Amino acid sequence: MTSEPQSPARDFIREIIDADLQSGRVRRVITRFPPEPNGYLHIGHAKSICLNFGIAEQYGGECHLRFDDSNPTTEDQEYVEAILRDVRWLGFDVGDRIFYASDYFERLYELAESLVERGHAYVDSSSEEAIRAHRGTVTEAGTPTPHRQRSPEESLALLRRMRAGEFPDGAHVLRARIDLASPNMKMRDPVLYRIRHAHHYRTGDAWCIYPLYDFVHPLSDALESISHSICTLEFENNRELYDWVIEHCDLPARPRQYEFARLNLTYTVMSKRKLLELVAGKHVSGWDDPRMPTLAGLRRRGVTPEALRAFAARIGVSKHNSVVDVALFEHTLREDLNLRSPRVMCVLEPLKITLEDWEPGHEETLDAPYWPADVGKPGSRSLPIDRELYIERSDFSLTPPKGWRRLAPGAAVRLRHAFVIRCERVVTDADGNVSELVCRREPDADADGSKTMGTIHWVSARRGVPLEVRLYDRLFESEAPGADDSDALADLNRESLRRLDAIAEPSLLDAEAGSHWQLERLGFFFVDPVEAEQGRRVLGRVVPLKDSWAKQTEPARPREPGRVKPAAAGRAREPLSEAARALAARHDLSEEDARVLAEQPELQALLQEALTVCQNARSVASWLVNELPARHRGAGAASLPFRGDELGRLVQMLDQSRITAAAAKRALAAMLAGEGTAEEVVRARDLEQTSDEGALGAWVDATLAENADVVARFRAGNENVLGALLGMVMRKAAGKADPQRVRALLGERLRSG
RNA sequence: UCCGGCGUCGUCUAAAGGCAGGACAAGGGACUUUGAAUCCCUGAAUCAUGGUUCGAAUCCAUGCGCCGGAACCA
Repeated sequence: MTSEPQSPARDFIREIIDADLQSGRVRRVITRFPPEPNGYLHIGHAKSICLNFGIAEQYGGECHLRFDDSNPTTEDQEYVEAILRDVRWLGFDVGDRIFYASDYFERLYELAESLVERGHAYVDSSSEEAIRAHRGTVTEAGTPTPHRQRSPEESLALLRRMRAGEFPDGAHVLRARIDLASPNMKMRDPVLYRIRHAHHYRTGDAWCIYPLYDFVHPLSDALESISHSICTLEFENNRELYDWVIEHCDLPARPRQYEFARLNLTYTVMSKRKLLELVAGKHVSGWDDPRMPTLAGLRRRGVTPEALRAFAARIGVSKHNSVVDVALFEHTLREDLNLRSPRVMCVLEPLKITLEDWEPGHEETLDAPYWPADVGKPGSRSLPIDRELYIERSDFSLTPPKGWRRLAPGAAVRLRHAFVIRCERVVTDADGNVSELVCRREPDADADGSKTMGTIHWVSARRGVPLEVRLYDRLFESEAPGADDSDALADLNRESLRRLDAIAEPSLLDAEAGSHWQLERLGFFFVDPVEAEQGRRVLGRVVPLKDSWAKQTEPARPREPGRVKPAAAGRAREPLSEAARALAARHDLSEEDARVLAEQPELQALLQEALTVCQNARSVASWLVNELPARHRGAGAASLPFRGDELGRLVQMLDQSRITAAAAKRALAAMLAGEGTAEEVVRARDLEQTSDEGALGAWVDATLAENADVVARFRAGNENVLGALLGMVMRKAAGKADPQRVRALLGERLRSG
């Protein structure tokens, strides 16, 4: 209904999935959302849920909700239920696709035994500290503990006794035998199982050894035939281990892990630990405090699942570490709430006014529409009005600033849904504070016909009803609370909650728990469902209205300085190495190319081979360095489907102007795809440069004719589009045209026509 | 310091060698019985330096910056 994405989102993960589907690597897309049941879900999880369930929906696959519950000491059924509630509330049907890693414990254990049997894992009886010490540091390799030598038989026996409960916590662990010298610390014989004599909320006391994440996760994925295991960036280092585990176990499927950037929002915290601090320290009323970024909090705040999903779609998915401006979230919220919130009036901080020309005791009833014209929904309520009213204290000023459109001594203002009044007298109390205004009704327009611009909200003093209103603000004062290792709590916004005894129009008496309202000029509000359970009617503000007046008046929520752009750092380059200098001298190479070739013997070998057929070493080197890697991504020279001499032949053709550089690139791509020798590829694809001036002209004319709009832009002064037109001609010519001649021709036609 | 990842308007995100686009935020205007909504307009970016190319945000090199990694947590 509201702002769902129009077309399915495109992001790098979906591109990978498209490619996998097309190549046939994957037939059915299965994703998973794997929360650990040890805390509450927050808006960052919502991003992940929308991604995983959204992909499943979009590709006609499925998404498993899997509880990653392999740590008995922190997990609890309470969290399982809260998570389930949150996911369903977000609008995703988990159906019967609810899984528990703990259901796989037996199978996992079998796989662990088989790893031990094949020598890929061993039982280490060192202390935790010793293992840590032997792991080395990021710059120094680890060293084996004495137990790394243990035979499979011995380890297996120990592992079985571990399972049987013969040892106390910490006596032994099961470790993978991988590589203690790996530059990736995760690969330095990671621990797979530890002993924990602890009660698990699901498996009870059936186990006293529990597997660790890096073992559980890939295997759970494989057991469930997950096709794409999507996690956040901090697991990038775990992927190598993920792949190792899958390769070394006998599994029915081969899932792959991809990482995306988790959501960060300005003025809030997202980590479980910090959230827990807020709750435990009683800085908020609980996990569902409306100021919390938890789904429970947002739900109670009055944020709708639709708005959350629209937000997730809007922020996109990438690998950039990013912080989304909370203003974007608020915008999405307003967009959603605008269409579902009837408008009513409520005065937060009342100032009494008396209409001196209104007969005392007389009351009238106005019929006021719930919706503004542009929303255009039907429905209205009656609004009582009489001699004494309340208006917002902030809608009156004794000394109005320039541009003030509200009440002031002698000024006129329109009462929403009623009439225009003018302030005749100001009554002050003993302390000199304004205590009341005396006003008179006025005709709709001034004598000169100009309409009264300002409109304020009001409530009948006699018929208004008292109501508790809560105004929420961001929990933290700074954009990045707790940045640079400071304590986030120090940034806490002491005024993030204001409770007000407001006076509302009587129709609000019927407001149901969990209903949305717009209090005109104040914001979107939600009848707090948790308070309602206790029999209290509390209206909490979901988000204020945009207020361009306030922005003018107090343009100051101090904006923190943006990221500092790294300084231009032109440090002197390393001098050419001896080898590179020799190489450059021998073949007359550019310094740049020599530098690269000097460090890559396999490229040098290719160069030597190429030189047997092509004398232009400079050209060959340039192709070796600049073009080959771009088209032969990731793979080394060894996996090339052709030898250096073939590259030499290609460069030779280019050198002799038989083909253009564009054609040579196409040819190279074809050769890399194994389509044949340089000669074969050029012939098969008809890549020889055309010398036919007429053909060139025809391509140019056709392109110009087909792209009148682009031509118009060029003539309007956008010379950049010449490149675009050139590109189109080149494509039409399939690379056979000389770009410089095309450019000249293009310029000629464009300027003469 | 080693390994991995990432550098595009203030923010988020597009552009698969060819017109650097969109949204939020900002500024201005129109309209207005919400200083809302809506509509229009403006300003605003490819980390730096070299190289390859007719043409580079995109390919190559070097440098710089930011994030993550040495739990028997996930």
